[in-house]
Amino acid sequence: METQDLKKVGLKATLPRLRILQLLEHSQQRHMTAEDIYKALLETRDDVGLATVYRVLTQFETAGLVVRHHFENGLSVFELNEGRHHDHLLCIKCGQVVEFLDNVIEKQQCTIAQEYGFDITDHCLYIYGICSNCQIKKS
Amino acid sequence: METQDLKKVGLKATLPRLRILQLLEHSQQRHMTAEDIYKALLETRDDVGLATVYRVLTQFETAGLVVRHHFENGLSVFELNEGRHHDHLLCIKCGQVVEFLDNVIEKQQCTIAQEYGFDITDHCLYIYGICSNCQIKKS
DNA sequence: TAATCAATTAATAATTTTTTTCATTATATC
DNA sequence: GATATAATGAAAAAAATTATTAATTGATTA
Ligand SMILES: [Mn+2]
Ligand SMILES: [Mn+2]
Ligand SMILES: [Zn+2]
Ligand SMILES: [Zn+2]
Repeated sequence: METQDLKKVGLKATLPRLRILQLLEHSQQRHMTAEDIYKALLETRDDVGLATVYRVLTQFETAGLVVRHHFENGLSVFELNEGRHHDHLLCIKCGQVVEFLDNVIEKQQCTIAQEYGFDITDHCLYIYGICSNCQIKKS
Repeated sequence: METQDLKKVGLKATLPRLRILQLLEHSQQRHMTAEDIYKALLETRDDVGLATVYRVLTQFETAGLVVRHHFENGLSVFELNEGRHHDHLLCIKCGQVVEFLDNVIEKQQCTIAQEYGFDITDHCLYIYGICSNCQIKKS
């Protein structure tokens, strides 16, 4: 249960934390801003203060439960960390997000880091474009 | 001259715009926030209001004179667009930024976009790590 | 060169996003 | 269940960015 997930990383299993974690696990959208999460929880009976949403998301990030991104608009976007690193393809028209993992790219990044003497800790690749659906609709 | 660069893209050659463009061209740091630019210009006689810095940078971005990034802290970072696309390696200790261009990665991105039916418009790859200098210093 | 006039600026206010503070409340342990 | 402590919500504050507006500037024209 989510209670265990929280305890495992040293966080008390409070209602707000459980709600947020459950939302991240079950929401339609996988990538959400703090505001998105706040609004989604407002719909429920046990809504959570916005400050708490921010606080909890940062804690979750530190604990490795979520990953934070900055897509092109610059705001923080969070997604559940399910231990499977991946990169993102984003449609600039409709906002669709596609996740992918590509071995050629993953390997090449290590090669590049090595080449410049860097000890690589992390990376993110965002590919922006227009999805097939949005290509059809004439602008 | 910078005056021409501005006129070429349909912008009046005003003093603030010239100062900002010149700074981006000649500053030590290649990647700067609006605040960085604002502070750097405060040192000079012809300083520029912060709101103007933001406004001008956005105009420059639209005009293709600069490129905007969001490194991991999420704030907007700008660099002169010299028409040579590249990606970034960033040291999380000292903030050093290394620019690189890798053909394997560039090609593979097109392949991936194609695979998912996306018409690719742009991309950015940020590799985070610890630079060789920072590896030496014991933490 | 001076007059004109739209475009631009500085200053300020306003917004937006995120963080902090602190009195109150909930959780884990006994 | 009582207790100690950690977490929350509400409000304020901070940080980042954008909008408003009166005054100034730059480009054009006389
Ligand atoms: Mn994802
Ligand atoms: Mn660069
Ligand atoms: Zn789309
Ligand atoms: Zn370094």
